[in-house]
Formats: sequence, structure tokens, C-alpha cells
Amino acid sequence: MKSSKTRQDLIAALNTAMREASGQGVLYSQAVAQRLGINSTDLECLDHIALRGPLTAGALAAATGLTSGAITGVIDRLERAGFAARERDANDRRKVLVRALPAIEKKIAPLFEPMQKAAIASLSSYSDKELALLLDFLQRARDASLAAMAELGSLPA
Amino acid sequence: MKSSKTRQDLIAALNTAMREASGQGVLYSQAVAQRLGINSTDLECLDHIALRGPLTAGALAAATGLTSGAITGVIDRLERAGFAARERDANDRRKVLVRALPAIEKKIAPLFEPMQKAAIASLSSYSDKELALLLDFLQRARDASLAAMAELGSLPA
DNA sequence: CTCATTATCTTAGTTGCTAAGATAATTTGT
DNA sequence: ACAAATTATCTTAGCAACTAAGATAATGAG
Repeated sequence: MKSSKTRQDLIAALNTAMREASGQGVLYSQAVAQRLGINSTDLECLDHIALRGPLTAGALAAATGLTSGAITGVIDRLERAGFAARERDANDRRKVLVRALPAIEKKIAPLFEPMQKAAIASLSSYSDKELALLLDFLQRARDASLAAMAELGSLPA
Repeated sequence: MKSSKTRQDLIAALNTAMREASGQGVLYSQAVAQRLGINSTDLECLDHIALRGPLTAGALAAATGLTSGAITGVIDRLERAGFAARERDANDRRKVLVRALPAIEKKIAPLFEPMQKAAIASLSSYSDKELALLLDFLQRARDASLAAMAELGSLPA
């Protein structure tokens, strides 16, 4: 069964490629974090803060799966590094809002530029239809991974 | 410029999707590690050992970027957990070869099955030609990421 | 056969995490 | 209105995994 074997090989190669591409992405983030003098967790949190607007400490904890104590440390470090600032919520003064500071655009965004440019360059050779296929694939991959994790959870110990 | 905007949106969506799919994959690994009672680093090392055959401690350190001291700890834990074994190299008795034990197939492989099945299921709906496109894309993504990291390294501090 | 080199392990100290409880603000019940 | 319960963050104590530097042991070179 030659054609069936080829297809199987293709699928195996895709799994490997997926892992390698994913791994490289993680390494890139780590390199950026190191360059900023912060750790990967802090950068991940900063990313959330920058994208999802000002966030409470609790929301950040929920988004990352860290404990409230860990988040206190994260915000302390981001504040000390000048990337974010605490701000008491005026309506509910128990809450701490974390806001991203302009240093993000100045110091952080440039470090993601090589990656962004590389991504755009890679994608430029694809037609709209092909891009749509890729997008669909990646979304399926994410959903499949999510479903697999649920199944893993229901597996006998 | 409607069509141009759409394409830009598509590319932005692809970047997001790439990160989300990658993130889900990482989470899956973490879930597997947790289920095995080991940490992600140890599982990553075990993966290397299982795939690349018996390996010296030093080779493992080089592959993962960990220090020799950290690797000693990793091997200690994997050995204690019954997943790997130390073995002195007969030719050069300074070296420690780390070998994967059968427990891997029995206990670990099953935990990756949900993911593997999900991957196969996701991919089954694609034609060979489409699979080839996806593979090419992922390999480009990996290479682009690698190149971007090199560029990052040569950026002014 | 001594000395430099190589490979791993050991030790001391750091970092970032969790769990549990402290503190402070808000909401609820009466 | 006010005591009690709840909610949100911070603090503290302890732990796990890491690095850096040096100890130990085997090998290779002159």
C-alpha cells in the first residue's frame, strides 16, 4: 500500500512539524523575555494585560492559572521593571487594576517585530484561499487539542 | 480597500490561531506530565531519551539547554519514577547513558493517544495535496521562527 | 606517569511557585 | 444601620527546580 503509507508518513510529519513549530515559538518568547530581563511567566501576563486592556489581579490569575500570591509577585516585578502599573479600582477599592505602560510599545513591541515580519513574509506567498485553509486547520488543531485534553482527564488513572 | 483589509485580518487571525494552537499543545503536555507525577521538564527530557535512543547526560543537557547539575536532578527523578535508567558507558566510564524503560510504552504512550487520535481525525478530512500544503506551512513557520530568533539576537541591546 | 581535559555529581544559593492565613473593602441579612 | 459573611489582594512559610562553581572520577596527551 504505497499511497496509504505516504499519507501516513505525511500525517506523522505533520505532527512532528506542529510540535517543532510550536516549540520554536515558545523559544522565541523565552528569548524575548530574557532580553527584557523578565521571566516567561511575567511576559505572558504582560501580554494579557496589553491585549485585554487594564485587568484586575484576579482576572489575570484566572487567565493564567496562577494563584493570587503568584500574581502579586508578577505584578510587583512588572511594576519594578517599568512595564506595568497598579491602580486601585475607583468603584471597588478592593480590586487592583493592572495597566500596561508606554514602555511596552517602546521596548517590547520592537522585539516581536522580527517574528511578525517573518510571519507576514511566510504567509505572503499563499493565496487567500490557502490562508483560509491554514486558519481552519489551526483552529481545528486547537479544538482537537482541547477535546483531547478533556478525554485525557476522563481516562482511568 | 476591502479585499486587502480582509487579507490582513486573515493574517492576523492566523497569528492568533498559531499561538493558541501552540499554547494548547503545551497545556496538553503539562497535563500529561501532571498525570505521570513528573514535571514538564522531566517529560520533555524523557521524550528526547525515548526518541533519540540512549543518550548521555551531557547530550541531554545540550539538547535541552539545561546545566549538567539540572540534568543530574532530572535523571534522578526519572529513575526514581521508573521511567529511565542510568547505565555506565562501557567504553568511556565517565559517561552516563540514560535509557528509557518499558514503563514508557505502558504508562506514557496511552496518555498521548487521545491527542494522537484527535490529530489523525482532524487531518483525515484533508486531501493529500492539502496535507502537503499544511506541512510546508508548518516547516516554513518553524524556519521563520528560527530566523527571527537569529535576527532578535543581532538586534541592538 | 604526570597533567590537562572531559563528564558527571555535589553543594550553596536564588527564583518563582503554592497553600494558608492576614488585611482591607464590599455586600448581605436583620 | 451595623454585624457577619463574602470578595480581592497581599503576606508568610515552605518547597521544587534551577544556576554557578567547585569536587570527584575517568580518560587522553605529551
